[in-house]
Amino acid sequence: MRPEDIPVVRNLPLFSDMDDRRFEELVEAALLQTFPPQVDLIREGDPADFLYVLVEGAVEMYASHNGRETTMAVIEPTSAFILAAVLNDVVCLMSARTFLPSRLMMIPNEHIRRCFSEDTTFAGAVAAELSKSYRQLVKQHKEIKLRFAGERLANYLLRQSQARGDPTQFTLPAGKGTIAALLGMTPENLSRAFGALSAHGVRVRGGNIHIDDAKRLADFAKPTPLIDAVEEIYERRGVKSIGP
Amino acid sequence: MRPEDIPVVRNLPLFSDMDDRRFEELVEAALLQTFPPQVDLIREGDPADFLYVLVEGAVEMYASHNGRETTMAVIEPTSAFILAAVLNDVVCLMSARTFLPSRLMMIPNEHIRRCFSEDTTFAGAVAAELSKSYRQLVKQHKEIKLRFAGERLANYLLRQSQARGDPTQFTLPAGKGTIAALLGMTPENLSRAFGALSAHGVRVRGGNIHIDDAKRLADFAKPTPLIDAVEEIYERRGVKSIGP
DNA sequence: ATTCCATCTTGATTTATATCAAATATGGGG
DNA sequence: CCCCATATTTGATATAAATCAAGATGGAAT
Repeated sequence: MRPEDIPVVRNLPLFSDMDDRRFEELVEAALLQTFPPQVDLIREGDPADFLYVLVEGAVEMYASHNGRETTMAVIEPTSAFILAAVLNDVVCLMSARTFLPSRLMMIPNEHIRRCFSEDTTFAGAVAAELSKSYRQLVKQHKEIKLRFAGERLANYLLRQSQARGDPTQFTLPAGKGTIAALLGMTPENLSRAFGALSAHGVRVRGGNIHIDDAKRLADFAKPTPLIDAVEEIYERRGVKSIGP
Repeated sequence: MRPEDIPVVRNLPLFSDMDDRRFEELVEAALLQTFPPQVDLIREGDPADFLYVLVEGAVEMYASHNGRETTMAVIEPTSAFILAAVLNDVVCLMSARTFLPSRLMMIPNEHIRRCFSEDTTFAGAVAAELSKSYRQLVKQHKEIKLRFAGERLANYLLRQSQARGDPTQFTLPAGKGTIAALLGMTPENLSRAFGALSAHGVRVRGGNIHIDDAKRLADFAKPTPLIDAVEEIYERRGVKSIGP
């Protein structure tokens, strides 16, 4: 395991408040593995044997049913996934595969669950992480039910341009096929949607997106914080005392 | 506040392991209110001032954007809602309205958050509840992305027939317009989808559904536990000790 | 460079679903 | 019990999106 990876994982909100001893134990028990692209890490329906932490690379969460397949999320460093399944010790609802060469820390199920039941601080951090993920997913669900494909793309581009440094320029975090599935459309449709957005100042070359004028794009996209805001992790602070 | 309501709330997994003193305090601080149908309890974007527990009646969670509106969930007794928003002390992502005369316990934000930070047991129960809700929503999201409208309805009927006592007969928990929005379709389309399901042994009279043969319907619906299983709440037990 | 393969694009068409417009039920007050 | 308002159904049509079928593009390996 690369020693320089440890502090990065340590600094995740999930682990940052945990005491050193306990974190050491987790690291001790964990595997650090490197995978090439296109490796299946998890298959939906399998038991959640590990909590995964993506340290480097990129992972796609996806789901299949009846011959159809869709992307549920694109995960980038540094973040944990399948926490809910691990915690409840149940089967995964989503599959996961690398789509870049990736380095992952894999912490065995029992260790996570033991920490959760023994360590108050960790339990709190878990709740914070879960509520973040939950609200993230509420937004995704609202988006797919309330917006058309073209609007979803436009807002996705605005969110990405915010999340990455430069608001005028960025690179898609995955291939267009994956992005299409993430946004609930076919690749053909994504292509056409990009075409339509050129009328709103979006220029595409390969995976590179240029936005002439975010305001103009927003006029079309109509973003709202109730769908598009990034969920901040809840910092567990004291609550002001109640009553007189 | 009706004294007979208290034990019901007490028995929710969220509160059942909490110690008596603390629960008393929550009850003390809580409001118990009765509302007629069609009352807006929460508007998305508003701060989450209370954790709501539905004791009797029925509540619709919904979301609006750009003149469109959709149903996110139909809540029945006894269950809590907007936990994630309360915990993080942020705005609600969904609106809520009664659609039956309803009795609700409303526990002030600060009390919930104080319990969460002071009471390990409660923090654990919160995490369990959140992971349940999260996985529930993952399933909803998979369903809408991977199934057609008719399949969604068929599987919804199968789930309902399981959840309610009689597998051959049950009543819809809400009007068809609401069910349609919940399943991501228009009322017109729901009507036609019901029509199509008559070929698979589904008989409808008003809100009353009769399923001739669940197996036959399942042949069409192709249910899978990875979308259709009901999430059980995680019972927080000890984890077997690790290593030699 | 050139080939090969995968990805992406474009156009034609089909399918799923929404919308519009009536007609028909349904159910709760008067 | 009747009437009204609302919900649901049905039919006709429009729109969004998927599918099918070629092409074009762009890398990576040779």
